[in-house]
Amino acid sequence: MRADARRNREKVLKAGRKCLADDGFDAQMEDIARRAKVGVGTVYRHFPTKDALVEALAAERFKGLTEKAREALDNPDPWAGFAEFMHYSASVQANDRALSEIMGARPEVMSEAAEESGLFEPVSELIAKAQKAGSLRRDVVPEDVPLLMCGLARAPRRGSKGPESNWERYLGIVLDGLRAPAITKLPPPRG
Amino acid sequence: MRADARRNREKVLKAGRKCLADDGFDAQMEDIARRAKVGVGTVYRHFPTKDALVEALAAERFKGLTEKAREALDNPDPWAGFAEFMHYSASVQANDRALSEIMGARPEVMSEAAEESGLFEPVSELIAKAQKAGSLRRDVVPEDVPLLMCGLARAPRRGSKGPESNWERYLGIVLDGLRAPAITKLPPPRG
DNA sequence: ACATAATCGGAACCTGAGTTCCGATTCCGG
DNA sequence: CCGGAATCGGAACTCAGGTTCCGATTATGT
Repeated sequence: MRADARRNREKVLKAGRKCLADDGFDAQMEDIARRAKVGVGTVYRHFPTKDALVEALAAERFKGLTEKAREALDNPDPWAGFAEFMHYSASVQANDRALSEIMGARPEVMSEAAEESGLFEPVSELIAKAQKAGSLRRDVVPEDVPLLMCGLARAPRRGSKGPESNWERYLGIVLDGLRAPAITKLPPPRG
Repeated sequence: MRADARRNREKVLKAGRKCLADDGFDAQMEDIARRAKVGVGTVYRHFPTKDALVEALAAERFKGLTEKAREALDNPDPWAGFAEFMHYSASVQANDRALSEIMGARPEVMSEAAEESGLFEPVSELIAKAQKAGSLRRDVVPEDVPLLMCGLARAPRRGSKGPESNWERYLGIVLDGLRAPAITKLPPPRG
């Protein structure tokens, strides 16, 4: 691949990260091109479609999540490890509108990216460890995490400017709801 | 107003409820017209704009919420009253995609509808009562309710068919997170 | 029943945003 | 340094979906 091509590809990715984080899926290809100081044609040469670009960037983010989940497994306190991962996930989503939209409204994209990045396994372990330690309620399953995450990411975005959001309040409440012992009985998971 | 006009208005509202509940804001005016067995022109005579229709229907829903909140105040058990309201709100949103989108992504519309319907007052009372009774954590404020609600409504919609959703699991977790005593300390609310 | 005016229906219009296309430009091997 | 191929840029195209418009239709007062 020619040198300028690779350079432009990077510029597109960088611009895409910023625009998608700010405006979510509504971000416009022209804006991305402009920010990358590149023509739209160039964007399309590297990513045949807007979806393709979005998915490529989503994959990046999921890789980051997986890494963080593995890292959190090293935390000697199982509950702290679990909470650490939840906090990281929430903050990532709070700063990336596109990611939270995918979590909330594109199950296919999400489950594929999760698959690809191997996110499921370390998250399951985090949960199992915390449950075994008696700090996480017994009736949560790994599938609940995206469920909770999605809410975490979406709720906060009142208006759209800056990270003046309440996601940390939200996370605090959810974390307390996840602690053992459970009080409210949950219906069995479906899906 | 002529008799047929009023009749058509009702048909449009009914069709709008159904289409918006199913497809959210993406519902198309043509679909609504078709379902109402009416031309698009007729829809536009009654509601000058898609937004106007959406807002009219949102107002309906908020009226229902307000009513339910007042009703829940009669519950002799303050916590049960609060939970009853939360459960009702969540189920309404789980069955109305447009409503949950408004809650999640249109603060202006939401706060206006909430204002209009007088929702804030009974909700504040519900919270105050449950806190006084010692069953609801002290650090929640009325503004947290939409925050939580939004998540409740959004997370569940994996795929888009039917109410095969997990919102009740979600609600159960959040309710436990709202119980006193709080463990995780929340940052102060902003906004 | 008739005149009049409101209402209806849906084709046509307009706008915004994703995508395509191709002449101009830039890179790289000989 | 040159030729040709890969890459670039952005004007033009396309299509979807909200909105407008107006001749046809239907309700209401006399």
